[in-house]
Amino acid sequence: MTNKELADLLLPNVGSDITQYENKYPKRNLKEGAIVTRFAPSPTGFVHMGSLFASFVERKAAKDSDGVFYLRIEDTDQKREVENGVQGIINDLKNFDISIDEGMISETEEIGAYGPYIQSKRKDIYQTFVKYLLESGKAYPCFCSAEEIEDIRLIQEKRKQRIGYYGRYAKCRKLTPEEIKSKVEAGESYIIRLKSMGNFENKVRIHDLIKGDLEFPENDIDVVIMKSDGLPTYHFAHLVDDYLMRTTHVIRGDEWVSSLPLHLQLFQTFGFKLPKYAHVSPIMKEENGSRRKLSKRKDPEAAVSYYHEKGIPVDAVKLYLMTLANSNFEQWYDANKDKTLDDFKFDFKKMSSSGGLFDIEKLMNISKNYISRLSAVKVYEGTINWAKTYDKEFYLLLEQHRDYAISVFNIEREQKKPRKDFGCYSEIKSQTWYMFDELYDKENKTYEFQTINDKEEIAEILSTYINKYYDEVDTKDEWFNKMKDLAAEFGYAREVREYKENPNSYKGHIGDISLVLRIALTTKSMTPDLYDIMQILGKERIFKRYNQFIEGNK
RNA sequence: GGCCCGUUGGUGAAGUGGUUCAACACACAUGCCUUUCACGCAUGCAUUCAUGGGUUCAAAUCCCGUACGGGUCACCA
Repeated sequence: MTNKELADLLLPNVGSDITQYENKYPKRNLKEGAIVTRFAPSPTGFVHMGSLFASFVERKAAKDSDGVFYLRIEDTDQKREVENGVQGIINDLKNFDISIDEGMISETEEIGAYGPYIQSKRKDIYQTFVKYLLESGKAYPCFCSAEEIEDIRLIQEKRKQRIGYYGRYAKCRKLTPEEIKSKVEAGESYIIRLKSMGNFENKVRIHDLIKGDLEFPENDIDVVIMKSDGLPTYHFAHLVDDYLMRTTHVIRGDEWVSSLPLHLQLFQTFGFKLPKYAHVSPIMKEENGSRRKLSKRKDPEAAVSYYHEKGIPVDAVKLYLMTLANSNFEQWYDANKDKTLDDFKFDFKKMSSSGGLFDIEKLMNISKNYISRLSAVKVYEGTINWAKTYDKEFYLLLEQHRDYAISVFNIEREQKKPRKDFGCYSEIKSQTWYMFDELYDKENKTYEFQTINDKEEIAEILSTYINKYYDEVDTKDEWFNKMKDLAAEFGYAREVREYKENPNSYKGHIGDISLVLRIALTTKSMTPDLYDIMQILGKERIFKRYNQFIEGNK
């Protein structure tokens, strides 16, 4: 029995002509140095922070070089199937503005000339490649049961030998064609293994764009390339897909580093050019003094939807990812404030070879700075966009009072040193609620009074202010001078300095008085500029709130 | 256990033999400014680069050992 006959017995319904596919998916016609990358997740329904990071890097590397970035779905494991799992991934990428040039664009649709981009639809292609290997005697069927494999492992452990299906432990490798034939005809289930020609004593060197030069023993394990359900394993799909889709740079998580010798061997077996590899370190999380991989089960911030819910601007997240990816980005961005992320050239060499800690504080800082540079209109748009899905009440309010809300968001903004108190869109309501009567009126108010605490004195200050001093047409200077007059009238220093020089001559200083006016108006001791707030609130509301306070404390 | 990788301050890190080599940023602390807070400004925060040894006139930077951390060893990706 020849190899050809054996291959026909095992895979009767497919051909073994791999050149048809090589011709169907020719080398891409791109400019010199263009990078073709891919994001290849399992259809689990959502993107993990680590994957988002990798896909961000992939997108960036492709874009910088006028290359191609595509989305391939790796669904060769049916046990992992999740309903609408593809759509979830597409949505997450879309939410973070990571666009694809080719690949899946919905649960069933795709774009691009190198598809199908979902592995379950590529079965024939994989099997053709498997059959080709079978015919050339470089692969063989294996009938070992899970128990037999387990037994081999036990023996190897006892003998303190390497674990795996290799050398003399690869018993199915020695099966004669006749034995194979009778097993197949008896209906025994089998898988296909690579007949490894590697020698563990030999070393192979592989260059990784991030990790540098790596040295491993050659692979000598007869790994499974096709499972009993006829679908390929990850390794084999990687070979076939990345070759046929003409991927130039395989950028993936560094859990794949250790299978590099296998992948090298696979490409060599077919005589295909090895793609360049870049293994991205996982994003870590600190917990109880030790670090571990960010886990989607334990860490809410691992799910990409978390940032969407919090209302951290997409661009801020990308800025953060870029600082994680290339440590020199931060300084570059600081020195080139007018430029954007797109102007920055990504460099593999600047990527950290060990896993960095995910620092949410840093992210929030970036977000805070980012929002502070936005125009009031942009802040309005971002906030209402966020509120639309996460805070209906606020959304309606913002929709109803568009111009008013913009003027609120514009306080101490659009100036040289803008205010930085909005960390993300979800925080904005809690920082501005008192500017909206609808929210203010229903709030169960607790006033944060400090040095001046006596309700009677406060009521007196308020009524004096509205009866004697307040005038809505005052300029800021006029307004402030009146505040000083008010302070003096109640025995408080007009200037903080005066008070500091003679603390015994005064009950306090101007700051104490303005604090009273601020708190009685907003309930909060920490607010933006009081004059601006009063201007926006207007006379009617100010009087109403002060009178309410006076009445309530009689 | 085998194989591979890594270890610079609270955090992200710059720096791969010698002109301040421990930059920069976040966080933290103090002070100044200021009608509050925030902003801004100023100052402080690793005498030392996991550790032991070696090479060298000279090492965070090169070599070896040790410790610790991570990854991987599936018909999962």
